[in-house]
Amino acid sequence: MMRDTCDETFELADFLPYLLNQAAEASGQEFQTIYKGRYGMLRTEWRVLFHLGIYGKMTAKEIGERAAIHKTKVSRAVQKLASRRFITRERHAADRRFEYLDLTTAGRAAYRDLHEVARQYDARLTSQFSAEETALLRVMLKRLAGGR
Amino acid sequence: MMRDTCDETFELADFLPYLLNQAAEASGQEFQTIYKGRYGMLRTEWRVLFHLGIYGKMTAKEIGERAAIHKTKVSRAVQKLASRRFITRERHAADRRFEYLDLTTAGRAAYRDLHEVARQYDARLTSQFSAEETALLRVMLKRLAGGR
DNA sequence: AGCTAACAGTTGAATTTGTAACTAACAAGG
DNA sequence: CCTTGTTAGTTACAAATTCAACTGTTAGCT
Repeated sequence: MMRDTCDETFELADFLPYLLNQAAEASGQEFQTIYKGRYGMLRTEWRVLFHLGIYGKMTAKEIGERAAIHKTKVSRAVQKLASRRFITRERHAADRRFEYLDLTTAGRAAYRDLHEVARQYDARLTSQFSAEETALLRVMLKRLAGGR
Repeated sequence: MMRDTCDETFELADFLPYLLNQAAEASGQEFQTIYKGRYGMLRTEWRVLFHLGIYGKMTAKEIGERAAIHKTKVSRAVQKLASRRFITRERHAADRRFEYLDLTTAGRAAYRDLHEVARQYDARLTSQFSAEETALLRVMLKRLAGGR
């Protein structure tokens, strides 16, 4: 008699959301220690930094939409980054609801540093796969990430 | 002149840890609303439930090791599951430091329900890819998840 | 102009998580 | 026995996250 506690047909480790989470946690760990150790940043903070570094000046709302981060999280990350002089905040003259964010010189330096670390780290992660495999992985992950 | 704010060679959306995180968040969202809505469970709680449901009776430490969850998180999940009569806790007679956890009838029912939901959800997620693609994705994710 | 609704962003209280110190139980050497 | 060290699990406190309500600003309608 089969007990369902011995069910082998659906392993937890095959459940895609679980597997994705494990892979995300594991792969993010090492990078986290770097941005945390060097700049005392939280995850949302380096994300905001990268958004500004890669795409240039934009509002908090835009960052939140692109990265699917809740606005309160963005707001607090922006406050911390601004208080540490990594970013500037500038009210839009025509519509004062908008606040445009941009990197300071220090912010740009931090971004460049972390960007290089990220690039190398990414290269090391993907080096264990073939170029085709990596490309397919990225496509599939983007698809799973959906509208984000 | 190229500003690095216009750097197209390393998109944020190509950084594997970021991409993995986005995919994990997006894919976990829908399942979360189910276990949260039906049973008021948190992520760690359904994971503990699934570990016991799939692999059978085991200790909190074992669960933590298998799923790479910190022991305090497991401890609190176990307390909540036990208080809601989803699991039983039984001290090991020979070594009273160990506490063996197992599902109650209600726990097993919840597990079976969520298990079925998970299976269907997983099937829907993977249905957008070919069988070969899905298999490769799982292999790669397991590799990225590392020892976990 | 004046009213209402929508929007960008912030704040405060309640939940949840992380860190470190803790209890209780056992093991091994003296 | 009686230290000393280790292990399983808990708890206390600080940090981070979530949710809801909030401010200040603009747009649209009348």
